[in-house]
Amino acid sequence: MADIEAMLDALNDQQREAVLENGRPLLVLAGAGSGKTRVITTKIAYAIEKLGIPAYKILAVTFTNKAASEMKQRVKVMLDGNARADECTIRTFHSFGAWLLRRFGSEIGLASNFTIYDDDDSLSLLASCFPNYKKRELEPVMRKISYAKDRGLRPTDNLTSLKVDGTFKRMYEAYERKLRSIGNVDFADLIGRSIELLEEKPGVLDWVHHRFSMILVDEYQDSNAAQFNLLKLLVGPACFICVVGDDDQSIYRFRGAEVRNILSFPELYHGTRTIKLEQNYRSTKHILDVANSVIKNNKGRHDKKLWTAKTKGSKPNLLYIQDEQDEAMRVSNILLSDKKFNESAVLYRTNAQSVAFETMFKRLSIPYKVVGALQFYDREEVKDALALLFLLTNEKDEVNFKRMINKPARGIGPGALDSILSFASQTDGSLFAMLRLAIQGNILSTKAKAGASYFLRMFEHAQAMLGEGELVDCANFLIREAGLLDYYQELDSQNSTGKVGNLEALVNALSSYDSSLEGLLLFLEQLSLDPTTLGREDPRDKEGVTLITMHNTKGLEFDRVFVAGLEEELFPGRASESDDDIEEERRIFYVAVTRARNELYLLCARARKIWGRTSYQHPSRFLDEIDSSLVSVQGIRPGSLHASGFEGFSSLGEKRREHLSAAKPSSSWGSSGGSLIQKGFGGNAKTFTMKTVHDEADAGPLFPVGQRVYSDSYGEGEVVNVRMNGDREVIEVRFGGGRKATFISKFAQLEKIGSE
DNA sequence: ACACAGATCTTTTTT
DNA sequence: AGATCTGTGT
Repeated sequence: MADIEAMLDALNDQQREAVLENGRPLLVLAGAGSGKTRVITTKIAYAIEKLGIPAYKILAVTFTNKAASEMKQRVKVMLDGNARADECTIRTFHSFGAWLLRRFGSEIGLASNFTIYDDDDSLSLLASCFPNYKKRELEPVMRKISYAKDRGLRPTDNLTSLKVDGTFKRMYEAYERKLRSIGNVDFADLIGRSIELLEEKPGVLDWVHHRFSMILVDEYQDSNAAQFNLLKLLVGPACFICVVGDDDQSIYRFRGAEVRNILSFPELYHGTRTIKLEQNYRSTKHILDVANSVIKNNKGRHDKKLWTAKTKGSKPNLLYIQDEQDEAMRVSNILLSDKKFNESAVLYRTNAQSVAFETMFKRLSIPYKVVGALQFYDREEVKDALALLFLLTNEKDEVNFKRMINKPARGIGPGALDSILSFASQTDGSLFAMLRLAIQGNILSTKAKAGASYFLRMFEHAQAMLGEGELVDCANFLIREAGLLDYYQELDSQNSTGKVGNLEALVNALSSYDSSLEGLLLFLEQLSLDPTTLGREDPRDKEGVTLITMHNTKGLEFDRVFVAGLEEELFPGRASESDDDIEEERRIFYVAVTRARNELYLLCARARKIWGRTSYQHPSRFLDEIDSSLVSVQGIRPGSLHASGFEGFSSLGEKRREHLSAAKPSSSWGSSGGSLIQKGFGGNAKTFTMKTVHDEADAGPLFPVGQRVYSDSYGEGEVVNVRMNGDREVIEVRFGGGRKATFISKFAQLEKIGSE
């Protein structure tokens, strides 16, 4: 039996208070590394052991699958020996929605055999509603639909806050109608339709209220409006509610997350008790100082005084390096010096940045694991095989039907497909029924008819198999008979890829599920909700350096952290225009830095290949927000334009070249200490960015197409393209030997030649 | 119906 | 660099 008293003793005063408060609604404002997961898990253990709350009445909600499985694990350890630990419902919001809808969805017309469409499928569905539009055009529409759903807005609602036109409303409506007629759901529906269910079916609401008497939400600052609404419904009159979060770590605004949810929690739940956890147990003071010096530039945040008892340790390092290969090299050298691979992590803003590290690590035999990237699930062959299984569970699934009806080719082109689908109105939406009618109706070409009959018979057989035999046999049958095996075997032998192996791995994963429709549905649900877990062994078991996006690191910690790519346009990202965007990026920086226990390295490259083009980078503004006394700097800052001297140009001597960048007021980049945003330009109330706009508007374009230029590293070249990115002019230059590079004009160390 | 060549555009971030 | 779309030819 777990020793709860010992666990309580191990907590600090605030943590213990948070565990013991079970009467009033509870808001725990927990800074980074302050032990919030520990509070939640101890709270669960305490509730079960001391308060006598049945484990099945406890619901804990997280935002990522990783966090959910981690929490499950920790609760289990704490309650060791208590079999009831498994009865707690510990899930992500989305997985909870799936769980609820599987049980009660039929009450709102959602059959229990629904499957979950991922973003790709959703886009295909939208495309099938609007065949005259290109996927390219529909992509932003689909994004907006998802966003609307995250915000809890239905197509019939007032959508003016989204700044959209009537076309969008029409598209959203059509998409929704189609999705419902198929009987599947998209990601956002897992929340949205759960809300619908609880709002419309008082019986279900009642069941939920009786079922859960304690609800805990982790990372509450990441909840969006829809999740907020769902939570409000879940909390019954007799239910204890506790949310835990940190407004400084809210990094999912793009997905509709509302920091406001955490700030206004006390207004919604009267009598809320707020407890702050301010002691950081993770990082050294040096590291926290860096984190704080940046995050303090955000406005409208809860003031917190995060402190740590870990005053020892080395200063964080700031490394200015040449390019992404140099970046990977420097990291490798540090890793090889002490071989502490497991304790180290490389954090980056975009998934694409992992490539340079992977290549270098492979070459130097440094063990590593890439966390999160959807390698396996994203594979074409895997999606094909899954599409067959999706279709098997729901014969109205038009998206997956269209994907596979003619793959590999069996003579059913767009024309034949149209003919088949034209029977839709004479059926209940079953695609197999349409196939039957099309075959009987004798309107298909001989070839198409043969293909259609084959496809239909194959599925009829598979359906029968699902009823009796093994799931694995059924999947193997479909993969083989559909021709995927032959098709990919051929491809493998041509390109020496391992696609057939991936298909085998998929079937293997299937083998641990129950041989029934329910088992298959569970497998597909698990895969949709967490595509990273299947097909590969648990990455946490693997040894090596962790490669991971900053978003994915939430809740994780490492002895040593490398933050890569601290450059403008990359971090903060190019899409960051508004102040709110920048503040979100700043929070991401804060999350990244606070993952480190002892050692922190910040890396900033002079140049970087982006889209196969060399792009000259400029140091991230966040680096300017770190007081220079807090880090030890190595390497030379690129494009340094300090008032003290233009070291970047000094070697050029006094040729008659025009130093464009240096001549601009923007040269006050790097003015030491504090934020440029705040103190960049004395009397001018506007921000740095605004100021630049005026400069450029006054001066006109810095470079015309055709302008000859000189670069130190490339030699002479010619501007071949000028475009605007936000308020920044971006130029593309072709140098001798056909080499191309991209620059941000105002930072470019280029000299115009031949002008005047 | 399908194969191939050339053009075009892309990258946030995740459930 | 790589995927994805477009148009052409068979």
